[in-house]
Amino acid sequence: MRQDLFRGHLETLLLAVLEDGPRHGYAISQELAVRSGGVLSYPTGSLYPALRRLETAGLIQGDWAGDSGRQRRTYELTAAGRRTLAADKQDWQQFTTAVESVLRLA
Amino acid sequence: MRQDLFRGHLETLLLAVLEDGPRHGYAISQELAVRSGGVLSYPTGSLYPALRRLETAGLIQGDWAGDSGRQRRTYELTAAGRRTLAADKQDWQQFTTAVESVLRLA
DNA sequence: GTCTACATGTAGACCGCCTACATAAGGAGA
DNA sequence: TCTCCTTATGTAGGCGGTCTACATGTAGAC
Repeated sequence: MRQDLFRGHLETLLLAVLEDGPRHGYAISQELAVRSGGVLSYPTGSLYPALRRLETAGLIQGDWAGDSGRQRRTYELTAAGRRTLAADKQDWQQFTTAVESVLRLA
Repeated sequence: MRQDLFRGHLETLLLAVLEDGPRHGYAISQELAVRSGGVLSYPTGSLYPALRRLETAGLIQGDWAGDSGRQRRTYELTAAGRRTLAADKQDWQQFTTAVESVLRLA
């Protein structure tokens, strides 16, 4: 399906995956695909910049986990991130309600 | 709420409003606001270019309704527009299902 | 005669995401 | 050990839909 429907929702989705606990980028990407039944898949060129934006915004905190030589940056939600996620979920409800009443699906 | 959530959905919303019958741009805009309970409102700089894109794509057909001196371009769905709208509705269901399973709302 | 609502449109810029590319380590199999 | 796939992260440049700001004109109310 059209991938561009997800525009504007990536950061919310990332926060939601991290709600279950710390994860690194690649794992987040895989979990997005699994949880969505294979519908959601973001290219790395979208994923990693988005994680950096969230970190810069103080919504997640990243840490280089140095397990052997392999580089892995593990992220976890901050308090601000949890608040933003909660607000995003409310926005989502409003959003779908509005669209579905226009589409006559509600 | 964040207006940018609606990115990528404008054209579908426009088709949905026209499903009820022909309308001109300004009326479409108002009906979007009413049907969505005031949540949805697009500036004219978004609305009119979008209508032209839909017309160029053959999904709607426009006609200058010359009622007195006032200029009004009335649009109606084409057969292709109806097909696209139906497909968009299906996409919407998939989209919300995917997002809600990630957000743990489903 | 002025103000608000009606009605449509263009120009330019913004910005989130995509495409394409770049890098490198770990593990499996030949 | 050589190769290949998976794991893992990232940058550069561009696209495109939307927004902001501006521009234009009519109809009706007060």
